[in-house]
Amino acid sequence: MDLSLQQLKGFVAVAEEQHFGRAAERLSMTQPPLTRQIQGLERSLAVSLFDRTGRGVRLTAAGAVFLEHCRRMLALLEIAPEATRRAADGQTGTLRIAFTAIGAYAVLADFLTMVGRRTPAVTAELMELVSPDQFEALAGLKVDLGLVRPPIPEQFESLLVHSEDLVLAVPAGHPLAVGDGPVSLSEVTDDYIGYSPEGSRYLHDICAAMVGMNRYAVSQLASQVPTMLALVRAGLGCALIPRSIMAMRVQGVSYRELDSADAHSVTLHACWSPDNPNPALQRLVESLQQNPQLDA
Amino acid sequence: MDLSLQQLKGFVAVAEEQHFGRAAERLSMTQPPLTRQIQGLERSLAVSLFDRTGRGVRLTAAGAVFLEHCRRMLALLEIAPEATRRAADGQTGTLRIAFTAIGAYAVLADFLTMVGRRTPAVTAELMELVSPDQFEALAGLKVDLGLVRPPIPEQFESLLVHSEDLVLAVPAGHPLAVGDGPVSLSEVTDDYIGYSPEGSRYLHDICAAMVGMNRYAVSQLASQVPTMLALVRAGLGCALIPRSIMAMRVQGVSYRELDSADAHSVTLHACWSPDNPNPALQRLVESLQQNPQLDA
DNA sequence: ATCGATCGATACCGTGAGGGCATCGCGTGG
DNA sequence: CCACGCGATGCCCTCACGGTATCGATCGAT
Repeated sequence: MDLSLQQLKGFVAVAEEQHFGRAAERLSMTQPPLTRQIQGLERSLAVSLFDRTGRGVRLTAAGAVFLEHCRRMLALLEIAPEATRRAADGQTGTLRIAFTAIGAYAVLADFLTMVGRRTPAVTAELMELVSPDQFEALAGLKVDLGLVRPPIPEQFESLLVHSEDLVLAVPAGHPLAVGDGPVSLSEVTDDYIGYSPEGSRYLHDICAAMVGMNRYAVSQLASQVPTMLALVRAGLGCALIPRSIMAMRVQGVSYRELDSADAHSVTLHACWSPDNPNPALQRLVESLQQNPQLDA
Repeated sequence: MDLSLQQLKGFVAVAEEQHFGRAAERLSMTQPPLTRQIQGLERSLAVSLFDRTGRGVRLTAAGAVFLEHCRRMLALLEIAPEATRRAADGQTGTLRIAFTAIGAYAVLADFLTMVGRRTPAVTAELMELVSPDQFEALAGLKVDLGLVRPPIPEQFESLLVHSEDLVLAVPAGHPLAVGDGPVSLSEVTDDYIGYSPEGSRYLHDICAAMVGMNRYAVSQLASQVPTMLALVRAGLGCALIPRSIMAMRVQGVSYRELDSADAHSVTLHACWSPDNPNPALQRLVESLQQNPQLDA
């Protein structure tokens, strides 16, 4: 093994002091072993680093070059432990965050802002995944945090991030497309476009309960909201969609609010594995437990 | 003393192999001391770098950060010896080159080109100094190479870089200002502007010999050629200047060539101290001794 | 020229950090 | 439940490295 850090530190000290005795004192050691350190260094580099002029020593040109390298290395060595500790307690690091297409419209921006406030030096890595894939990624530690809809498997911890009610999306030519006030689900006489029980189990179940299983299952099924809007637009039926999607203005689709009697809220949760060792996640979770206000 | 290079290398090996046994093998050692190295590392950092999962190990987030730092350090460590050796044999480094104002016009560009060809990765640092200051700087190792005029003190080595003859500079209104062919020094009836015997000993002596000491000493003395041209322009007399200065077109000054009988060449030499330990200089000198052709 | 001071190099000795061998504890897979 | 694999631990030994004493050379002062 050639080149030890002690040799490098010794070399830097001698180079700066231009004097073995003073350098040894600075290093809290005596001069002879320091001399040997430098000799060993020069031997393993096969290069003279100092001109011994009887009266003190002077760096050679090669020594000056080596000194620069040593300074860079020692500077890195200096900051490495602190940087590592910051990463260990989650002050720095990377959070891999997954989200659903729906979540992206409603809350992703605010959520990222909140994360940025709580863990300022942490980098967020984003990935769009449907909820089932998110749970798999969370379990496999491919992702640190997911924005998902219920039901959330018991193995995960979660926090309610957003709650909103459902509104009715109707095709442009539909009788309910004109008008302004709330409508009742009983006014909808034609088919619903339903959520896929596999891809969007949560919305499927809620909507099925709202309109009655018998009427709900008759039309197309879709798992992603943009697909549903396309189907509504094509006149295939009405759909129940989260209110925040209204911000997504789609040509040929009108929205109507529901009677308070029929209104039903759907939720979006931040979700993580308690086994996840990512300190940045742990720090964020800790912060959330102390103050669950999302705008704090 | 915390953190040894062995620990860092051991850590990188384990991080890359995700396995203490294989890492130890790669490092040509056995597993137990490697385990202790990592333990010591984690203890001095006060950070867990690996998750021990019974089945192999996995880097923590902090470990990943530390790994990056280690890689950077070890990469520096890898290249440092080679860079130092290159500096030691003069392949890289800095050459501090001094030149006179005169030299700058005539040969500096070609000279730097030649240096660049012979020592491609060497940086040149330039400085304008009059010849006596150059010798002092060369002796004090403040400068590696000087472009000077004779006489050159015996302690230095030198190489003829440029030789040119002198031409006559006359004021615009002077009788000799018109005409094209060579003139004889005997046609000059008025005063000469002479070189200072201190600042430009060489040119002073040559010019004095050319025109005769008695006639030479009568007018102004200047040490720098631009000053002389200003004096000529002011009509204070004629001057003998190196031919290369003709390239410097000065309003109100005309140049006449001298009869071959009167022509006299002046030389410029590259000059260095044989004691100078700068390897870049040594390499250049070596190259010059093998092939003194300046355009090679 | 000589002597003394200063500074780096060398000789020798002792200790402890670090590596090897043997073994343990534990978690996993057959 | 057993056997295997892997990291952790205990013990021993060696040698690398630091300390003390001293040498040798160079430079400055007398």
